Amino acid sequence: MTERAMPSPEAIKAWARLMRVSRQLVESAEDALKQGGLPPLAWYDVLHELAEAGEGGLRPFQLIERTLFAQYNISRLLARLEADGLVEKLPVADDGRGQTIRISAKGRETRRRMWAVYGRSIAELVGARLSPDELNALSALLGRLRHPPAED
Amino acid sequence: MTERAMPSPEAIKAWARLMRVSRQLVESAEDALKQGGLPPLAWYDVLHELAEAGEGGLRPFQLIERTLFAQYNISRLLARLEADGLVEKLPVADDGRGQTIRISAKGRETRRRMWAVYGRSIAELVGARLSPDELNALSALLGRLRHPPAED
DNA sequence: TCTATGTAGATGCATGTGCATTTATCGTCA
DNA sequence: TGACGATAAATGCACATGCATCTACATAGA
Repeated sequence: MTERAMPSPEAIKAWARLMRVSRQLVESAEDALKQGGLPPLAWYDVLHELAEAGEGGLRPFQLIERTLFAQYNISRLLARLEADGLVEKLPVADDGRGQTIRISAKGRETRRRMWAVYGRSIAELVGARLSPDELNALSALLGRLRHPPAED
Repeated sequence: MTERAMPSPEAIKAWARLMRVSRQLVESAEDALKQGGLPPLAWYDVLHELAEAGEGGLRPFQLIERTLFAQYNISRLLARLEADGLVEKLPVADDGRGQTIRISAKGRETRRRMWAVYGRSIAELVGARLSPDELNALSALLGRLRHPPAED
């Protein structure tokens, strides 16, 4: 019985590219935001989720589920967002432990301005380099690496 | 003249998947290393480059070129690696400012033990989920996103 | 009802990161 | 040679992150 735990050369190469490219792309996008005097990507992720959630807002633990942030990370990120007036923390009626986070008008505005820059980065870094078919192929392959794997 | 700066839905989806999957995979690999009582991935990257460089070692600025770490990051990472006895800092003859970093026997051993865990993560997370052809397709697509784009 | 266990979220402390600046040396050109 | 800008690497300081723990409330079970 031979040991088959080690990855194939193809797997190693795909992994290495994935690591390198993703770091490069994040860095580019972060740079663009910084350049525009805007908050970091992490803020966008949270504001985006909250904007999608609408007036009902989201509980912090729901943000943890939707994003990949750790609990303490969300806790502090929300504190900063609140300090900047981008979100509001509301007590929740039927659970005295919890709170509901709702995006504010200023938060929506900040998100909009971030998207102007972030979206352009995505368009340049990804949209301009691969055709729509290739982008779909990439999404499909990445979806299979997700945990749990994506359906489509 | 319409504004065409914003990304297509295909680009957005590919970007989102790339961000999410890469963070998930990094986290899984980091967890596995931590689980095994081993240093974080960043240490592996540096030890790997140094091991490939052989006895000649590498200058810190060469590590910066090969990896995606910032200068101050490399400086401190090397300080930690040296403190742990995994690398040696040697003065370089023809440049009094610089130093050459060489991996030690202990460093090679640590790298080997890290690879046993890291390699298994790659095999499980990537190698087991896509066929060799799919892995090659993924590598090719990611290569086109690299800056500068990969040849192969 | 009282107690134990579980879950939501915050926080103290150690460590890591980002930014700007510093120190030391190099190379060039007057 | 001496002055000056460029490059190699380190570091002070502010801020962010990870880990463990803590507080507060909720739920279930005796």
